[in-house]
Amino acid sequence: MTNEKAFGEVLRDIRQEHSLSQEELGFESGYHRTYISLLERGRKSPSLNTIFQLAAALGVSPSEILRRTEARVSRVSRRDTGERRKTG
Amino acid sequence: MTNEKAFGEVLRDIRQEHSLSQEELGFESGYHRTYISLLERGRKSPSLNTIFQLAAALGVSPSEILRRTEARVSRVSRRDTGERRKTG
DNA sequence: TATCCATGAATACTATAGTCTGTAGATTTA
DNA sequence: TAAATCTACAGACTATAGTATTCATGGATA
Repeated sequence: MTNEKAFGEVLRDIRQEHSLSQEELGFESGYHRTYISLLERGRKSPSLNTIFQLAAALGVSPSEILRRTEARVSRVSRRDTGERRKTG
Repeated sequence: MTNEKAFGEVLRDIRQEHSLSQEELGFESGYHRTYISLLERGRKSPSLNTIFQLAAALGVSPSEILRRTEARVSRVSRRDTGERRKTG
């Protein structure tokens, strides 16, 4: 479980808790809907500013998002979670 | 007070609490010493991975760093804190 | 069918994160 | 003086964050 993957899952969870589509969250936070998709799939590592923007749009604190992210990372760490890259 | 500036101040505080130079923190975290300097001065917005790496090197949780960052942002927000650049 | 909505995903692009090198000032130590 | 350490800062560079477009798929609805 990479940090990005955990973050993405947390982001998706919170977004769905708020019944928002990726496009709606994108609009609220000021980011492109395809980028929200990339984040949720753990393909990008958001910057500090992006974390703050997303948190504000979702009505949660940035530290709370990271707290949930950390919890998810450690919960499944030291186990094969399919984390490795496609080949190399 | 921008997010980056608050983050930078927190980063510097924690680094100094641990009696580390920028170069030492750079070595421990795997980032360039000049980049640590840029972060502490609020000139760059670190990515999620960078926040995790720095936190690990400093022995604190990423969420704790953000918690302190949020506190600093809100404590001085809505006031002129001399945030502007030296001249322009 | 057909249309709408939500999402994944590929591609190509622009903006910025992060590297590397070097210069300079302040501080400490000899 | 000199040499070492720490940091700010500039410039040029490479890697990646984030944008924009497009197509494909699947679920819901008429």
